[in-house]
Amino acid sequence: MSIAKTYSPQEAEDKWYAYWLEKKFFRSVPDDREPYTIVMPPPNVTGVLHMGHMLNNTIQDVLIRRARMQGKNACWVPGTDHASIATEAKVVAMLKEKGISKKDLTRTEFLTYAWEWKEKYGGIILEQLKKLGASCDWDRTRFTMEPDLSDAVIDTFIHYYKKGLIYRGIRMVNWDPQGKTAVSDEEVIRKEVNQKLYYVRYEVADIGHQMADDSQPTTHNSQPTTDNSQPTTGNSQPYIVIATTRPETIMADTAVCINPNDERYAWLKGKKVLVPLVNRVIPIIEDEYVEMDFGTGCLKVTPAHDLNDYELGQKHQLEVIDILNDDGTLNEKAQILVGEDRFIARKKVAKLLEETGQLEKVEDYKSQVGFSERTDAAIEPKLSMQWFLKMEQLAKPALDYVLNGEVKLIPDKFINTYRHWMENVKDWNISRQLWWGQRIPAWYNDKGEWVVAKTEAEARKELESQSKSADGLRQEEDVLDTWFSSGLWPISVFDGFKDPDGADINYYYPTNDLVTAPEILFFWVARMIISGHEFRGQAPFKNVYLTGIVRDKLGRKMSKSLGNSPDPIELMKQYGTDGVRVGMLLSSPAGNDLMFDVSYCEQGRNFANKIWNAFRLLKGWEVTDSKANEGEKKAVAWFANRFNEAVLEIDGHFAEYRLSDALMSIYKLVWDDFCSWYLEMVKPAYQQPIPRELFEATKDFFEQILSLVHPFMPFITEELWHDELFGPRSELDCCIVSRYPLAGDVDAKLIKDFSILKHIISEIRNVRNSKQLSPKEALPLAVKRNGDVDYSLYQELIKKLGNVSELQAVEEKQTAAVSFIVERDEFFVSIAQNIDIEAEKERIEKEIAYLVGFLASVDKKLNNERFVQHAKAEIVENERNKKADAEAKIQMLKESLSALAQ
RNA sequence: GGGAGCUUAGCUCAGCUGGUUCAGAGCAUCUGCCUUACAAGCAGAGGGUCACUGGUUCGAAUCCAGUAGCUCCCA
Repeated sequence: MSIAKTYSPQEAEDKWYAYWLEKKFFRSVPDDREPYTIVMPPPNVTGVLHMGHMLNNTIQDVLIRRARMQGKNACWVPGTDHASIATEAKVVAMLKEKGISKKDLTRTEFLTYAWEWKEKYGGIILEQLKKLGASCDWDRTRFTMEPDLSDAVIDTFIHYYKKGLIYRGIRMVNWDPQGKTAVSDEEVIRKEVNQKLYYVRYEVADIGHQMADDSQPTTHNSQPTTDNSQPTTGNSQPYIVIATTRPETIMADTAVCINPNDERYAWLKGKKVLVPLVNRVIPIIEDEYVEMDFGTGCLKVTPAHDLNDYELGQKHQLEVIDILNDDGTLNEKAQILVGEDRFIARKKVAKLLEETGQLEKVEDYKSQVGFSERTDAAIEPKLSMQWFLKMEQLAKPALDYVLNGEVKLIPDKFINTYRHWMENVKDWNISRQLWWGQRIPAWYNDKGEWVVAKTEAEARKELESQSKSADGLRQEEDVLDTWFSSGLWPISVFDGFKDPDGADINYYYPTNDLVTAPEILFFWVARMIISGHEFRGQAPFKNVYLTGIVRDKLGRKMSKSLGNSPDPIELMKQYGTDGVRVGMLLSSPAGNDLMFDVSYCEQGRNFANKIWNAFRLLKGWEVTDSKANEGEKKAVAWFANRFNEAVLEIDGHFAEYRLSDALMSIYKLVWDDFCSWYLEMVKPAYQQPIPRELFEATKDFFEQILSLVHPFMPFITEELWHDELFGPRSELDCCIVSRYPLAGDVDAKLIKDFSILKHIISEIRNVRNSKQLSPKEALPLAVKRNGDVDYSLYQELIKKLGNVSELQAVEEKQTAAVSFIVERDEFFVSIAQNIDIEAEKERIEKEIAYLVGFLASVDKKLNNERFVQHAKAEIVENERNKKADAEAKIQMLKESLSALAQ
């Protein structure tokens, strides 16, 4: 039965994925085998598959499939995280469409909607992962907000609280006015934005007697507008000019800061100025923090609305005036424009300033502004009451795991980055002002006194024991940061909190490899290591493989807004899943960003097609009982050795997590060694049968290749594995669980002989090509042997692949022939047409010239006494060999030249 | 502003502690082929001052210093 000319992936993919599921090949339960475990970085439950996931999960799948085939008990745990803010935003949007506002719902009602949404739309991404062939144990799918995992989170909070590591405090946080919650630094995306720099006049309150004689206040007209080197008077009052991008915050100003070294402002020291529009009196303070060159060198200080200003405010004990509501509108403390949105207020303030003559000028200005990753609202630095986890003490052991190599980061350049962060760690803001998430287990009475307890009953008891009232008992409104639960992931997915001595956690923990993105090295990886140490006394994994960012071929990060990201699902439809997997990995060394281009997928698809067609060749063969010839037997022996050599190489690459190199080794083994050389060697002439022993050997090779390729290209390999060519298979005899090839011994001499052989054949083909002879034309070849290769062993192969009519051993040079040298042997190809003696001479002379140059450089080294003295003996020896080699070749070529001259 | 990293062929990248003919691979390009497994292919070929400058060394893509350009992280 013949098969199609090209491989069509779609059908094979659906069929085999379903089969694998049905036969439970992905399922893992503890047994006495060695475990190999990966926990999937849980994607956001609202997420859809993008190229980053595609890369990340393909890598995990390659690792897990290989381990499974190596006989390990491979367990890949999938799941999603609840993504507080993203999910809440989705649910709020959904409710809005239904005409429901979150404000009108109770917490319980809202959460009911949220769970409904999650059940209905959440976790699409897990279904999409199946398309790429992910061989996860789906029975183990977890979700960070399911009861057991939530319990783990609450218990962990209480655990840390009891250790005195959790506290409340007012801090400057990244506030998302649209999501109305604090967000973490990694959820803030900085973008360069075109803004305006407003130059605003602040009147000096008391200029009075301090004026020196020679520094009279000058009039507005006589000075450059932004030169504050001397007091400037407008309508008679002196003023200074301050540049700001945020005029709407001036009502919250509590000081103006100058650099103490700035002579231009020496006269200002100790004075006070008036805040424009509201005329509040604020002091001039001095701090070297102010850059004299930036703007006017005068800085307005707004502690409530800027992180740096806040720190400055702390240092100088300034008042903090917060003029913004949670939704980004101005509150009554602003005194003016109360209720206006901050951006509208900005324009209105500018207008008011202009009307009062206090707006000096406006310039265009580019600056970095933070935006919420989830809602895209401009982040507002905001002071608020938050919960914090003290990090310093926790970070120390987590750093040590990495520094002493118990946890390996791959590539290791990230160790520095990790160290830098862990040594400068700041306390972690763990509270979020949301409903979707684990609610902080803190309880307040009506006096605002509070305790931490898992349940309301325990809270009452606790208050009682502290002789405090439990009247008006209510739970903290905030939930915990999602990372707080994903930080427990490698333990909680194995029920390590609920059942700390359970079979699962004892067997699977610590896991082997974690595959994730470098940007969450701190936010997630570090926190998992912290939790692992805290609760299990062991790091949660041994290796962390950090993938690069998928970029487009212009080097831009792939993003929805740029529209430069292909849909992986579409790509898989177009090129086949195996093709896309290969495409992604071909261009992706560990830790390097990946400049993705669909041409890689095309290459992957072509590779799949190559395998498919190699198979078609085998399948078409008729088998005979006649014997294989010596050359063919050699070919089999060679490929067996070459295969072993490649497996060794591939194992080496895997040991270093160099997946793209491993894949490239496989690619070359299959395409070059197997298809271009081996198959051509054993392939029978058209419509001729193949000797049985050759057929069987080739079939075995093919089967082994399928196993070797399987982790990268699971579908096509499984499809071919089940072809009737391989005879009947039992229902569990599948490529996915076939034995991964083990490297055997390598016969170096045989490998070397074949590389010479390949070289000879290339030379013959080259002769044909350059003389414009048809490949169909058989040519006679003569060899004048000087080396130790026994060509009689290989004559059938040379004849077949080189299309050589006869192979003759000679003692003398042949003149009417094209010659070439391989190693130390000379070869002569007689061609029917006359040899162009001049061209031939020229070619040989060129070769001699090169060798003479080469010899000169070798001689130079050898004649240098210092080289001979200093260099290692083997290196000197090597140079001597090179010299002898070159001299011998030159000799041969010179002889050929003189033979041609006759 | 502080820290980390990168710069090798048209593109994407290898090149470990300096020394095999060390300047490589894949893709792309060019030439010739529809040779019944594969044109998603076959057989060949061309292509690089290893960013720049200096230093160490018998010897530098590799080590050191400086310069330029790019990227990321932190502030």
